Amino acid sequence: MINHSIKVACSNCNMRDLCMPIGLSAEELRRVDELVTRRPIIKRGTTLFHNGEKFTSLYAIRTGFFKTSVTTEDGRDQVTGFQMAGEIMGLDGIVNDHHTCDAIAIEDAEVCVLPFERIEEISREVKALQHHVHKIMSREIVREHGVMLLLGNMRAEERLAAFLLNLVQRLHARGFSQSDLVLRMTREEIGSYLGLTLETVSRTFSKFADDGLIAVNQRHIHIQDADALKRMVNLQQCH
Amino acid sequence: MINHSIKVACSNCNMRDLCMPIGLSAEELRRVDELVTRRPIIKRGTTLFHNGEKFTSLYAIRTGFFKTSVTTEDGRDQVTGFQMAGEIMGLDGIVNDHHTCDAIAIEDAEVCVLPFERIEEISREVKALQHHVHKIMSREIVREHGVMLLLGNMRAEERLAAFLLNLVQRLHARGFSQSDLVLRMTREEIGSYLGLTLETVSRTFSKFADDGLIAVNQRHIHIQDADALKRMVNLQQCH
DNA sequence: CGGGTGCTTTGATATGAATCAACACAATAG
DNA sequence: CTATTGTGTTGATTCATATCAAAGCACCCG
Repeated sequence: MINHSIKVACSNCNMRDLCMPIGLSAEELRRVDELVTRRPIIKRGTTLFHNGEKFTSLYAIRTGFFKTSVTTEDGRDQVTGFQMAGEIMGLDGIVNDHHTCDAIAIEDAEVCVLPFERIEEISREVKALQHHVHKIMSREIVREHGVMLLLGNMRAEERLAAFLLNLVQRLHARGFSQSDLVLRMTREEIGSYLGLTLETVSRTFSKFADDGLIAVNQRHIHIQDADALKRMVNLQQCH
Repeated sequence: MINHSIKVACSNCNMRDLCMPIGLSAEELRRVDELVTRRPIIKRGTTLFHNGEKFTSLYAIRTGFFKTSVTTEDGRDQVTGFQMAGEIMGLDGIVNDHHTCDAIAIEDAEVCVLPFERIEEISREVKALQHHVHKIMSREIVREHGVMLLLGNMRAEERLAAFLLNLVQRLHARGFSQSDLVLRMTREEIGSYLGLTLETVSRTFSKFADDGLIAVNQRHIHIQDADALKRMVNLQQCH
């Protein structure tokens, strides 16, 4: 039987700088440590929370990979983001006390559960944590602005280039290569995120490969010409 | 000379229920009243804040109408939202201490300036305000999820139907008609928001009018068949 | 080892919306 | 009152991407 309630300390966590504020005093750190109540393992394909579910906690990813998606009544769904270690999920649930999207592990994952009432409680006392929470929410709003720009204004090639650059940049911030990445998601999931069909995603990968921008081997991507990808995102005309 | 620093009390404001938490004690209300420092008039076409500008405050709209937009290096821009009385702008600025979008009045407007440091300070003491701030940010995240779904999955007719329904719903919550509305934005601005060209917006309005769903007279829209618009958003297949 | 099963690639065709173009209409200024 | 400017409509054509279709490849299970 697996213990789903292992007590762990943020103070020892190597992801701390990503999900927690920096420069806390010993006392403040102790308080923040109290926050995390458990750290369950989420198997690939499993739902962490889903639309309609009661909201109680935010989740910080320790290891693994998630996608979040929203769904219409008629069953169409839109991937709203891919989340990796150090990122926070569940912010959508605050406003109505219920989640409005699904979070599904696309790779075995380990998450820290952060009961939101406790976050609010400690935020009232630890100024740095309060501001950190505000920054995390603001960052999500700004990220989504970027996605809106992508979906509203960019063509398929630009979208995929922006997607790849964003992924490597985030992976690089976590100590991975700037030029090699392994996609944890299917072409269909990428397409859903980018507002494209899986066929268009596949064709665009092939085109990038033909043009020598990247090398594609299944889900392994090697970026050969990052500058060309960047130019594509910044300069290419559309409208 | 206009006085840009009129001291006004939220406690007397008829928009209070929209932008402030409800059920505060007299003492808490007094503290929240301290928040608003001034209430400048913003003329139509004027920028309230713009990309790159130092972030200091959130803004609550008292009267008037705004659009917010983000811009790429190469000058393409995407309207990220239309804001009306009681709604809060500026949340994008928290994460990097600088705004990342522009807020432009599309109708003469009056806003309440809420210095963010003061918000954080009072939030630490007034639990209801703290939670309210979290809810406002969460609401914005959820709203943007909806826009992503719209941009990623819906066809032109569905997008415009969703847009109209969203607008009347918000206007109705402010005491306006459920069936009549005056668009404060151009077809081009609507198009930018919905990821369409102004021609497509115009054609789609015409089609809705031909089909008897709405009556269009310049910027005046009369909704004749709200149910049909709702069905369009919920049921129509696309992918 | 063989036969799924899920994922991906590639091709042919269809289509919705963009683009290009012209004109209409309303508001404003001279 | 007329010219101008910004805004909106409508038509003809083009184009990017969706859709439909088929086949290839990797991985898993019996």
